[in-house]
Amino acid sequence: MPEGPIIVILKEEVDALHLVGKKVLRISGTNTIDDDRIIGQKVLAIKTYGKNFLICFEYFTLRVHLMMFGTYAINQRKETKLQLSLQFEDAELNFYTTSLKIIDEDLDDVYDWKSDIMAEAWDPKAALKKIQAKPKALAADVILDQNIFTGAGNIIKNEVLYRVKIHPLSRVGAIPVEKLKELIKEVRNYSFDFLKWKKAKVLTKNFKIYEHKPGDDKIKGWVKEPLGKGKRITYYNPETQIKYE
DNA sequence: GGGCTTGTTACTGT
DNA sequence: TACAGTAACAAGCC
Repeated sequence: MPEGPIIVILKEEVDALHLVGKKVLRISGTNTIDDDRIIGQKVLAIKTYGKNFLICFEYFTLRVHLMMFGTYAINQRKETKLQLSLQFEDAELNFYTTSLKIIDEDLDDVYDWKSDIMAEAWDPKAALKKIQAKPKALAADVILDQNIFTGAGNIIKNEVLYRVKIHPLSRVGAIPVEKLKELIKEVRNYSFDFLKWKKAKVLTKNFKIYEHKPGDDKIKGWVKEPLGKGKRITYYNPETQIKYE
């Protein structure tokens, strides 16, 4: 269930519980993290970094990553195997199928907030620099690169490339700088559309190319292919998306 | 029931 | 040694 905007929604829901200053009273679940370190700790802040959900305590941070199939439930439980339950005096946070990690370092030393597509600190100039440093990379791979666009995922990749009319197999070094800037801007723009639409439960309705299906012939000549490093499914329209190479 | 998928990491081999 | 490529892992939907 991830991609940056969804983690922002998770944070908003957790913020509504006003956990800052509250202590973790109990922990349960199948996780292998050290319960004793967390029990009794006071929450200092709730943050997000791309697809990472962060619960900050005094001496460390608990990082929750939902990976591909992770889910959560607030003040209720699901049928499936409970991985981590953090219980507070009057609230409960439950996570399923996540990747958990304790971060001992200062977050500012570990994360570059400027690369988080959802963050206030987002800096398009930094993204441009990083892209220009790897001219041979493909447009499809660059958007998924978490060091450049922290929080972008496969949906964002497909929709953004379609919007800016760039072929996924374009070499970024061949894309004119102004066009690259447009791409970078649109990653941010679309992510906020994603956030808005997800909240209104109309995200999938607004997919322009992602999950395009046969018979759904609004886009003539569209294709679906596994492309790029991770061979992630890519939907695109070779007739309108220009291949820079 | 097999084949997919909003993701990442640890291996492998060149 | 660095890198690209692959396997592995997870759960739920069709």
